[in-house]
Amino acid sequence: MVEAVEPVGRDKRVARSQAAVLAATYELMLEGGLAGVSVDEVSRRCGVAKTTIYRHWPSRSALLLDACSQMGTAVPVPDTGGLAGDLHILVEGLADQLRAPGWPAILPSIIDAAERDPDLARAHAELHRSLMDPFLDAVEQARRRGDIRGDRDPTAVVASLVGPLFYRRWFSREPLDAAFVDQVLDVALDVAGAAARQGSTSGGGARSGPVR
Amino acid sequence: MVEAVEPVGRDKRVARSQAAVLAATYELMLEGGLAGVSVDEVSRRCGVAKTTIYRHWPSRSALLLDACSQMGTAVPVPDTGGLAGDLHILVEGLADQLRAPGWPAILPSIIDAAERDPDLARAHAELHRSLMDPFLDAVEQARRRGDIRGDRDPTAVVASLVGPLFYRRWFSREPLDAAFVDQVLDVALDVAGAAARQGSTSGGGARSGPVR
DNA sequence: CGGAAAAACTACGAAACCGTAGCGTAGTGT
DNA sequence: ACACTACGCTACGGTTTCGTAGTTTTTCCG
Repeated sequence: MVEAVEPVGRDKRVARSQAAVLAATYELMLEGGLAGVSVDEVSRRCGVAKTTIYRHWPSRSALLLDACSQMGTAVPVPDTGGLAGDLHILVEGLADQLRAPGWPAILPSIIDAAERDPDLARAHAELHRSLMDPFLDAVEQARRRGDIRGDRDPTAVVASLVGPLFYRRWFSREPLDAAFVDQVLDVALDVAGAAARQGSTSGGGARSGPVR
Repeated sequence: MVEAVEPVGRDKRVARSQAAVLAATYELMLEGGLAGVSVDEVSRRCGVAKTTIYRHWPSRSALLLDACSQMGTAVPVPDTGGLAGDLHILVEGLADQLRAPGWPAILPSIIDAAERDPDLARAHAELHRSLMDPFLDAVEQARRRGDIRGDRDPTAVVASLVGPLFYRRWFSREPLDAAFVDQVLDVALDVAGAAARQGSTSGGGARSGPVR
């Protein structure tokens, strides 16, 4: 939206203002969700005048949309050579994110809003893509290698991986401990197709030990 | 909260008012989530004076809390005699609920609010219990029968069942079609423990047919 | 039918919010 | 050095909201 790239000799002031505003907006989203963000409070908190905010964003909605769009964290796609290793890294990373404060406090708000606002729905779709693409890539790559049953829908495999984690964090609110993550991984690998497993079906948490 | 039981000769008027208010509140929650409910609008919509609303609920929060607490739908626990049959019925029922309008539009809002408001967190916990208890019952019953591996945590099994459904509905927003539901069921039964399966590991969707 | 309880109505006060306008000031790029 | 632009500040208008008070009207119960 804001072309930050390009050495067009952009004014430093706008960059500083925009950064400060976005930071404060993010901070307020952490505390109160999307509904907890008011332009007045953003202005108050970051020291940027309200008029300046409206100079850069046409409306409060646009500001929120912009802030949400910048939440995508580029997750590096691992490549351990095997599906199990890749997924282990990805799932552990996701679990860490879910245990930390941060977007666990924001995502529900975005999802709620996306249920009604089409613009936010688009933003959520992109955010979701950026979060889940690594998983999908790993699964599809394994599928091409033949490590996964061909009749499994890759998106469904991903769902069986991350769904339980999300459920655990937001719906059941039970602890997201290592045993749970291990079990999810174990299950998903079973699902995926058994071709890649080496007799791990019997020992549930056994795999988690060495990998750590 | 409101003791509706008791033949204390309750006044009809209060019953009518409370019912109308709660209905309008629910309706507004459907349209705009928790944030979309204002006492003024509730009053406007159901024809009950605002002062009357405040006579029955001390604050807007209390009204929302009450409305949320009454969302629990008593799901009958099926008993087909087998884990597969029970789960099939339960999961299909859940998928139907997720496809319909109704609490798919409200739950994200509750979850978002529960992230910050302890009272709503409690309400959400109870709501969650009422929704998930049938699943947990089915799984634990199967476990007692020995149809499930003993080293599986029942709550994790439930998570592997319903997590993907929730994920699909709210996070990925991909269609919640029959094939997906079948695959989830298939997976979860594998997870649960293999004791109950009869060589179905090879045939993915095959199981869903006979069970019906 | 009559007393009592509940509800409706009107009005209010205080706060928060969005978005805009005008004007003086300070910083930037050339 | 200078013109330009962004910024801060103050102030406003309009709307929405929460919650309360006082008064009158309707409705129920015995």
